[in-house]
Amino acid sequence: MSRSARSGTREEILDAASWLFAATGFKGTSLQDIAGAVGCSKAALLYHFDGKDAILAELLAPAVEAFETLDARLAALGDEAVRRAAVEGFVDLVMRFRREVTVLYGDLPDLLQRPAFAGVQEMTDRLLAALTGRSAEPAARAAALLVLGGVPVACMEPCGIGDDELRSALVRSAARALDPTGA
Amino acid sequence: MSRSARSGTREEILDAASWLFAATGFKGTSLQDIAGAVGCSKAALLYHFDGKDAILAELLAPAVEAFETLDARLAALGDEAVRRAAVEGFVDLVMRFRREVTVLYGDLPDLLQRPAFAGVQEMTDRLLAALTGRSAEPAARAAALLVLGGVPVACMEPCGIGDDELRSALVRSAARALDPTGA
DNA sequence: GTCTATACAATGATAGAC
DNA sequence: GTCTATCATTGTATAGAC
Repeated sequence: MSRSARSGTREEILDAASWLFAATGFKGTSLQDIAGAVGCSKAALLYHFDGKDAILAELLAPAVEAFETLDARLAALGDEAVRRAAVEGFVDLVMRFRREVTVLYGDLPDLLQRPAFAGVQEMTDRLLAALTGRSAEPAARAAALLVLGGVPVACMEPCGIGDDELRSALVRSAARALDPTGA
Repeated sequence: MSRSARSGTREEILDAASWLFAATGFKGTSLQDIAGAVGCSKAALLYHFDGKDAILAELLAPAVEAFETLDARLAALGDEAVRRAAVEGFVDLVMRFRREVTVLYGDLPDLLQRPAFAGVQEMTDRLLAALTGRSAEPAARAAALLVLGGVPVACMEPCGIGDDELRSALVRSAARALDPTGA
């Protein structure tokens, strides 16, 4: 049945897409999935938006805008104050836009659930426990997650630094992040 | 591996797929892209492999195996030694299998290059500089990358901890990781 | 055993009817 | 303005040539 044309369809699309992107990833969500959740046709989506990318862009616009605000704020600070402000501002930004960040990182859990990775999730959980020294404290777990997510990113980026130097820098920095007796 | 060493097509496929997956992501690489790089047909790929997932599985198998080795080694350690071993073992693992890790995280750079994120890359570079206190030291940059990659991961994982507690734990841990005067 | 040829359902996207 | 009809491309599957 052709459903009556409504003007609230745009918001419905954004809402459904936000949920689906976070749950199954951007590439893992088809226009038909979104259309099915909204209750309209695939082509109807493409009337309201210029494509799948446009839906993503509109969903992430507030997060990008907040990032721009932080960027401008940091630019006005001196070298000694900028680091503390950057740490707190970045943490705040990510926590405030958790849903959007989940969309950005959403394709990784998708990959990890493939048969090729049977057991990897469990090993990762044990690695997390090891990184905390098998502590059950939430703060220790948070630090371990920071290391777990940060080391691969640091290794992927080409940073004009030798492998040995990068390795020792990461080991030292990660050890400090995990140190419960630290500052 | 291959009993009839008449053709090295299998290895050529793995080599091309490894390069393409790292460059454009898993979902962003089509079988036709791989076939084109190898110089064979799409169907020829599917003779050698049971599908796109099977190519990925074989590419990542050595990394998964090394992870299993680390997992077993950590299981034999006591609580006080396990953390240091986990840190070093994890860093070593990720650095040794950089290419494979890049494949796993490969869909994120793909997303970041969309028009929706014009300027985000530059802001991220400035955020990195801020996290180092605008220092040019490679070790400081490595620590900043660790924080940049780790905070989102820590925020995405449900860890049964209040938002305020998680925030302060992350701010403290990230500050320690970035502290150049630390241990 | 290795591969070409062909067909298939589902995807993102477009043109044009109403 | 909204949606039907259609398109090229994707991953996958089968048949059969050498």
